[in-house]
Amino acid sequence: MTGPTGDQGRLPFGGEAPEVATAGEPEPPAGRVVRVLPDIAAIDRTFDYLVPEAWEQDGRADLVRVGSQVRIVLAGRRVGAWVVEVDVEPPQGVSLLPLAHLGGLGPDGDVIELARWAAHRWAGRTAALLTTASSANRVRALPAAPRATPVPAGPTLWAEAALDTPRSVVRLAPNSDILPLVLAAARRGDALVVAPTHTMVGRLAARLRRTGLPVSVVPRDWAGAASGGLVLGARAAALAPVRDLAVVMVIDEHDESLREERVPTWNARDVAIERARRAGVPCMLTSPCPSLEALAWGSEEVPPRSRERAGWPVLDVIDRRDGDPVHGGLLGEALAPILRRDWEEPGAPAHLPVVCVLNRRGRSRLLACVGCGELARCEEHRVPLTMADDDVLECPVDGGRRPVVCAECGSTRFRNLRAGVTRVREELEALAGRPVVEVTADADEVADADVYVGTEAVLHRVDRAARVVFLEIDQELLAPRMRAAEQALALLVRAARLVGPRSAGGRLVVQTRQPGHEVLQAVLHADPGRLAGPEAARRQLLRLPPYSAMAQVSGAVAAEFIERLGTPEGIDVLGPKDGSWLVRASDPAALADTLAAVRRPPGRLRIEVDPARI
DNA sequence: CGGACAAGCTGA
DNA sequence: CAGCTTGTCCGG
Repeated sequence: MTGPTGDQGRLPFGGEAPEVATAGEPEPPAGRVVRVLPDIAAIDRTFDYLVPEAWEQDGRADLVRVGSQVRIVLAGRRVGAWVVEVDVEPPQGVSLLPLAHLGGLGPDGDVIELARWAAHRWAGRTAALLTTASSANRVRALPAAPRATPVPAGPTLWAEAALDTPRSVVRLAPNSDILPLVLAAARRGDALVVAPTHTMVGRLAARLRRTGLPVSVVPRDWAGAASGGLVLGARAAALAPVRDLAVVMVIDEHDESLREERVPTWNARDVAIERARRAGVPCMLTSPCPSLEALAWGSEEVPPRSRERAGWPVLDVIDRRDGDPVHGGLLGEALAPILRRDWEEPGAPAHLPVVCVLNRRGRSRLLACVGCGELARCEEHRVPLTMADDDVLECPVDGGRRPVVCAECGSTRFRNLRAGVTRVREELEALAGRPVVEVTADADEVADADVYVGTEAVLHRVDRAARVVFLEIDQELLAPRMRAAEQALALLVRAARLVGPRSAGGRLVVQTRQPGHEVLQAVLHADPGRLAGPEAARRQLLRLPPYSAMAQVSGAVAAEFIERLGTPEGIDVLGPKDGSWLVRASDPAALADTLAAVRRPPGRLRIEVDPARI
């Protein structure tokens, strides 16, 4: 289908005479030309198409805007695409095809630019991010803008003033209410609020709606978000439309759910930060335990000591080095009164369960000294040592070996600390004298019980608890991962919300052989700074993120990619380890530029920027 | 991604 | 040398 030519005053060819067509070819049709990005893996470039003449007649052409979703014929196939530029001057010498089908409206130019930035930052395709930024349903017209609604006045929060500073990190104890701060943000105009989980988004949305505020939850209400008011959602909200962005807020910025697991492994916190920067509006991150990334980015606002303390539960530490280290299984006698609910006062208000967490993540085994109960660990790398075949202790980080001797007491006998969840459930039942229900991540329904046991997934399956008991927190504290300590603290924060603040009797229980560990001290004193300080110093010393930026390169052609990468100035390549390499640069931008400069070899290649487990 | 086409391999 | 496989290139 070719439209008539020369029937419009202006030609979209920059004044070029239409006689550019080669001899024998029809002259190029004059019509609007748009630039589109196809939604096809492995094609990360744009193509130009004509807006069909018929669309100009029936009004469809009005919907061909930046961001609109269309279908195009590309290499003989009909594929989806986004309009990324309108009224472009096409290259000469190519004959343009018309757009094949009109979908609906999509992300605006600013969000498309943001998606491009994110694709570069995390070394992935723009289309992957545009999918996230687009509406799931076809949007042909936006609803009317919501009426201006006065935001209900709330109590003035100590942190509210931080909303007027460009980059704030607000530390809020686990059981603090976020609502007043969100309302304060809404008072400043159209606010974008990103939260880590759909559960939290749903609860917050319901409470906000009760105040009469116009709230759009994305991606469900994409069109509503575009028409104005507060926009709220999980990870994808960072790329959602907002009519007149006034402020950006990320709740629980430390939460790893904000990070996409598939490549590109973009983080909604970092996208939200960039979005606010581009729009020139304030950005606030909140968290009970701010990440080092957040602390390196903005200025931390710390609540008054007494207020922060009030929002954390009490932490009971059961020191497993005490008692009988030889025969002591996973469950110490000290657990008995908790499991039997002996603490429960007669006529206690709510009959909430006791939740036991047994962390089975990672396969690392812990070795405990039979003499003093101390764990065998590498002082240098802060990881548990493993027993090599030839009866020596080995550090999993650098392979360094040492004799089987306890650093504390000189004993040469160690015991393996490991137990399956099933066996532990039986032991718990015996100790509790009542049924204990095992909870797994994929169980359909959780039966009612007084005591539950499961992996950390149990913390997502149970809403409230009288006690949360970490049977084996050392597994988490000493995991050979860069972020192990931060992740352990995040786990304790989650548990803290299940049991509530100390004023409501909230208590956490941990069994540990390292009662002095910074993570436990942080919870004990309700002061996450006790971990963040030393952890920042360690990371800086080792040039680990956020004091550098890393990408993990793996897959069949990883070696080829690394070879092509070479060793540019300021770039370190570490590895290979288990078939994957780490590329390190001074900061994310330098890393992204370096990775983008390498032509990718054909074949399977996975580039994980900001890898989760290193 | 998937089609087009070129270069390389095989068998009568 | 036809007929097939494998690899590389490119799409408006």
